[in-house]
Amino acid sequence: MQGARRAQAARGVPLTAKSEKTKETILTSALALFRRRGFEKTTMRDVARAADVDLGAAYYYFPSKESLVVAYYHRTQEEHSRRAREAMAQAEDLRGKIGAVFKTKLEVLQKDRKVLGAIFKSVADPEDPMSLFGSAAKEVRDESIRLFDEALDGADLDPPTRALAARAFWSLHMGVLLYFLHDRSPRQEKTRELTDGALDLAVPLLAAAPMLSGVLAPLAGVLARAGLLFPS
Amino acid sequence: MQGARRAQAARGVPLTAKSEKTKETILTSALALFRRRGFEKTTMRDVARAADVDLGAAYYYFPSKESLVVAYYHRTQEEHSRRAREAMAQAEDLRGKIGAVFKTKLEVLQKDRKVLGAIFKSVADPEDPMSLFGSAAKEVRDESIRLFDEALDGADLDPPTRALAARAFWSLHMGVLLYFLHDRSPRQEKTRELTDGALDLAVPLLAAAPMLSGVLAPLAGVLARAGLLFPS
DNA sequence: GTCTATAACATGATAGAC
DNA sequence: GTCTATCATGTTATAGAC
Repeated sequence: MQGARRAQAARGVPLTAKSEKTKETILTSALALFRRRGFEKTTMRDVARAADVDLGAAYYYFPSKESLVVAYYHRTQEEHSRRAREAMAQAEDLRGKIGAVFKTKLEVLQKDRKVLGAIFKSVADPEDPMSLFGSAAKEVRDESIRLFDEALDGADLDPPTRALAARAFWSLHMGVLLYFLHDRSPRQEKTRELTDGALDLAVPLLAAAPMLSGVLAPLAGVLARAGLLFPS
Repeated sequence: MQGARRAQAARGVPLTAKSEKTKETILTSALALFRRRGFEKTTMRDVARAADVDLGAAYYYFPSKESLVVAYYHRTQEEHSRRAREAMAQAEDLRGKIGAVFKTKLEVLQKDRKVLGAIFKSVADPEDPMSLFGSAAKEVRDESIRLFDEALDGADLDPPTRALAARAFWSLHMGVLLYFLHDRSPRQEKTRELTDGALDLAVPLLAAAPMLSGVLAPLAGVLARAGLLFPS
């Protein structure tokens, strides 16, 4: 397990139709097992067996167990983007648009709370390129932030404040997901209530942003220069 | 590694001076290695070797690698409590007191950023009793929240709002630690700037809390009933 | 009760033969 | 590309010394 030194998210393996199919089979099998039994309790041998390939083949396509999660992460983001934009188009006001991004995210992840845990684990390791905050996930993260930025279209914010607000909502959404992961209420209704409460509180604050620019500007500066937790 | 099923944080082993000493040696050696090489790259065999005991002895005192981190977590909280209260006593106003809790926390953890990562990993697993949000850490977490509650002594808040505010600051402090963990600036100065900015923004909001009680009350209700992310 | 010694197991990961 | 060893490590188990 000195595995902190694996290569990248996924190798450049596609090209032939056959390998593409094998890869897909492995990923699909893995996700099914992760959903059913969780990430930890699913072994790479289980995955290989379910996909009817050898252990070595699984590692050929996915250089680490975590890279399967990264693949899932990409796939999920695509679905969220699609559904969030659909929902935003239906929304009437700012609150509705931002709420739509949150709501669709929870819908997309509803079945995958056990996989979510694996994603959050990576948060802890700054060395890990697969971290949510790391390079391998940058594309996905940027796209995720972009959704919040689009939701802010209706708000009357100057560019830096808007960028800051989008990142703030993204951070809030991370917190909500963490809560979601731990939420044992029936259909994670508590998370929905929490989200509504938090947005009722946060969205009106946007109107006050212009008056707060004295404090916001330096904060935005730090965050921009840091480029880590809140990357551009 | 079906290790999600280990027992508790630490066995009831103390009693004799000798065993106490051995246990202490193991913990100290482990922490030194974690600090130097990080949690992942330190093996239990390394720890045992450094402490000059057998692998079996290490497992005799610490039923899992993670339990070493839990022990560290307890120890660190004690130090933080002491230093935070000292610093709060010196502080003049509300902002100063809350800032003191944040500042001393970063000081205490300055050398231990690599160990921090291991703590955050546990956040992901709701099953894990060692999770930051789990039962094993409840005492430490409650004490940590209590510090923020004490810092709010000067604020004029009704009890439920104050409880909510203390938890909100605790959550913010978790976010700051996550940033801290990733912060590669010289002495993690960025984290300090971020903290100052965030507090300049958040503390004045406390004055507005009474006017916001309409939104805050239901939010507090959800959080109170959830008892998970924001436990009582 | 406090360890040492030793072996073994499950699993993530890798190297090298084919 | 694929499969077969093989490794490293967390963890468990056993036997027994003091």
